[in-house]
Amino acid sequence: MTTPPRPDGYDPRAFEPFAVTVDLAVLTVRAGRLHVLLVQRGQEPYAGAWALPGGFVLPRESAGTAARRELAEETGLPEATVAGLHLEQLRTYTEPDRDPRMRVVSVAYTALVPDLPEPRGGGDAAEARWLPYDEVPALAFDHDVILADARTRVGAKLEYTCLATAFCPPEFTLGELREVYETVWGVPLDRPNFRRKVLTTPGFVEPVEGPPRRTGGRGKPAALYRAGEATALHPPLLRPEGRSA
Amino acid sequence: MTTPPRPDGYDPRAFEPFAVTVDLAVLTVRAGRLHVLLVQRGQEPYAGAWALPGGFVLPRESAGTAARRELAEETGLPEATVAGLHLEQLRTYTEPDRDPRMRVVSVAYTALVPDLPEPRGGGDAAEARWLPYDEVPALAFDHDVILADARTRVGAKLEYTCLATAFCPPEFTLGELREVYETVWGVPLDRPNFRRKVLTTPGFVEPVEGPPRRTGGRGKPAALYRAGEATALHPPLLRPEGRSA
DNA sequence: GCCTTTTATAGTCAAGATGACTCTTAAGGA
DNA sequence: TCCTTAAGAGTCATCTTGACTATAAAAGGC
Repeated sequence: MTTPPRPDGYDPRAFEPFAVTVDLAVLTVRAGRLHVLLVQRGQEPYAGAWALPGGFVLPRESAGTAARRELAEETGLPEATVAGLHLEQLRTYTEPDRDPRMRVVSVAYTALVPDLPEPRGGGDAAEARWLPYDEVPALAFDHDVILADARTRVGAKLEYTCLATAFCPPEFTLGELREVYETVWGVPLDRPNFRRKVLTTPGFVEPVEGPPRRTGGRGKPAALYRAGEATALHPPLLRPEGRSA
Repeated sequence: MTTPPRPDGYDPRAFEPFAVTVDLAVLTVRAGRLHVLLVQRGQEPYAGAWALPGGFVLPRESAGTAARRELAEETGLPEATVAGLHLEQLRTYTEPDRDPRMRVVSVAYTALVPDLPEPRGGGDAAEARWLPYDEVPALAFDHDVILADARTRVGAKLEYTCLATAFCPPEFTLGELREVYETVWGVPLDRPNFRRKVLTTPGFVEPVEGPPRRTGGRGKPAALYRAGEATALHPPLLRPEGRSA
């Protein structure tokens, strides 16, 4: 790192200050559709518009800490639950005019969560709600771009990581896991082939002991699995035809 | 995005300001070894220590623009060359105490470049130099972490993207391309298998017209190739045994 | 020139992984 | 009881890999 234009007698206030925020693209699969957690802004700019949850990074916290704090505030989830969630830095958005008030750079995070209860619009948000991904209206700031980037990233990561289990509850069936892939990728997968791939990948999932089985309504009851130790998928589970970018 | 603690009568100066910098992990393959572009700091903090090139983001530029500007300044490359380089946002580092002077968040970028001429230590750097990756001393700030993250990311991206060509000059032989993989991954690859994989992946490389062949010293002259249109590798070119993380 | 070394390029072959299917089992609902 | 739905077992051909062998074309030493 080099030094600022006039580094001698360094004075932080000599520079036009930047504000740093975090924005969260919190995704889940609910009823076979990809959903996003959105909040309705209570004040200007973009008052009344929907936006990704997020907020300012406090002076003594890291962006990751801020992200978890904001997520807990906006969803009303207990800290313990939020602490265990899969949170991943997506990208940082730095266009000079992305916020009309001042120079704000935003560190965006992606969170993959199981189907959670409806959020209570806490914090500064007028309202918080899960919206189906393809019914999301135009969002405040550059949040459309962030959300699109998050979706692309998640789709790609499903191919070569075990991340899909993050969308599932602690115990899940292979059918539920397959639904995650089908929903995020938007393509149907062959059931037996999917099953074979998941079960032969060491550490992807591990069976839950005992005879417990879950009947998901109709059909033969399915065995339950837990997420395994592995994080990467080798070889990967590639999407059918779509050559991903 | 929610609003700051006391958003009414918003005043940017009311918050302890953050500074925003960019840091660049510029990697190249030279003589079969991975090299990194480092600069020696001219002043405190960490005066005399080696660090990644980078610098402050100016008030009216994006981080990406700042990264290219700093890269041009520190390496002395013409703007046109820098404009064509593969620059990719790596991650943003936000630990509160990563800079002893003040709160600085840094957006890190990774650049993959062909074997470039020795840099002239321009800008604020006392000296700029290519250092072999495994001879890099302890770096200033958290740059060791950034550099390690960059290496991990690049290693992984070689598997499922066509990024390796970014390490090569405009025209290159398959031997040179293979050397990139072997150097970054640190494992030898089977020559015929590598060749088959690269040539059967549509759009990875395209042959250079005519009879031009390059003799790289000894051995049979090799045909020349150019980078193709493709960006992704489907299916990927996985590292031999190392199950990547 | 001749021989050795080095690297490119052409094949071969078996094992592994994948895609497309079929068939059976075990529930729920009409 | 019969039909529908989804789980789970298994088959088979094709595609991709990893491991190897063989040949071609240069440079260097003698």
